[in-house]
Amino acid sequence: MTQPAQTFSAVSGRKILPADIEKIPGGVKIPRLFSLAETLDCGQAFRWEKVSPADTSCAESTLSPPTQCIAVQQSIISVWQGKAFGKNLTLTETDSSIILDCSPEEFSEIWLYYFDLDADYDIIRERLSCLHPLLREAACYAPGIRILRQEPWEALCSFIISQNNNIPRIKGIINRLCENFGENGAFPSAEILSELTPEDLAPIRSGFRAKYIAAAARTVSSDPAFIPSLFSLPVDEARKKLMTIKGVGPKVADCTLLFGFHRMDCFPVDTWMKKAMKTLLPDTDPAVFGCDAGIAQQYIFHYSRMHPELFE
DNA sequence: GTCCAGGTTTTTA
DNA sequence: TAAAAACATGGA
Repeated sequence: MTQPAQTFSAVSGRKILPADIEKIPGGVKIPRLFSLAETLDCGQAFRWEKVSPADTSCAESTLSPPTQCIAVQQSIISVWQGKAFGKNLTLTETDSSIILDCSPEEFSEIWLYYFDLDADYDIIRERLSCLHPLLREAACYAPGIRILRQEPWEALCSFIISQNNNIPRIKGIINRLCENFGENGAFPSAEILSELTPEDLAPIRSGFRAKYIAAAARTVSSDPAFIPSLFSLPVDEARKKLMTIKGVGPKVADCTLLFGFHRMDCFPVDTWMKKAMKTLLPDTDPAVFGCDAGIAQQYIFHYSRMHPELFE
């Protein structure tokens, strides 16, 4: 499988260092330690949007100050916008750097952890590459993926919505959920949603999943220890606890634990992963991935989605 | 009109 | 117990 020639330097997934964090007018600049497209559009999060036009050189006036600042010096690969933990963020990726329009304090307190920049993915990728040739292929195909540390309730609710659904529609439902019920477009809390009936949720057009959203909101909001316990319980017990919620099965539970609790030993198996394991990694027990299972899953999932012809 | 989508629950044999 | 069917919605 050959990749198109790339004009920019290869992304490094290494761990961030204090010296990497550079304050620039209107934001923070770091080396290109991940890929925005690979990380934000690989199916783990649903509220990030690519906003840059195809030809950024024609639209500099519409870009944010830190982006304008670097636009003249380097070619922009892509610009993305989104929010988490109640903060808006615009990210600009160039051939050598990523610029975030936030203060150094906000970067260190929120985004450094959200983007998992204190983990060394180069080492993880090397470990996984030794296990299976296909895993090496998949990991090298999208070396810029990182597993986000999303908010637990948002992850749970998002993956309840994801069941038997397609990604564009999942994004639409979540956007309508935030617009209709979130404060200033934030993801609505479990407390807010626990007051709603499935009928109240009709505007988001989530179909049969509305009753599951309401059930999950009631469970989470009625027990203040429910979410915190899932960070520390043994993973099997955490999975079981999530599955006590109606509408949460093994796949939604594993996605919630991986993307909302950073439980990296989880290996969510959906329709793509069933096909991929059968066709590309036969006779491979995901248990061999150990504490790298979560990122292994994401490499395989993304690689499979980008190569549907492998399953025809 | 039919099929399918990052599944789970309910029904049926 | 295991295999179907049902579940809402909307794009292909």
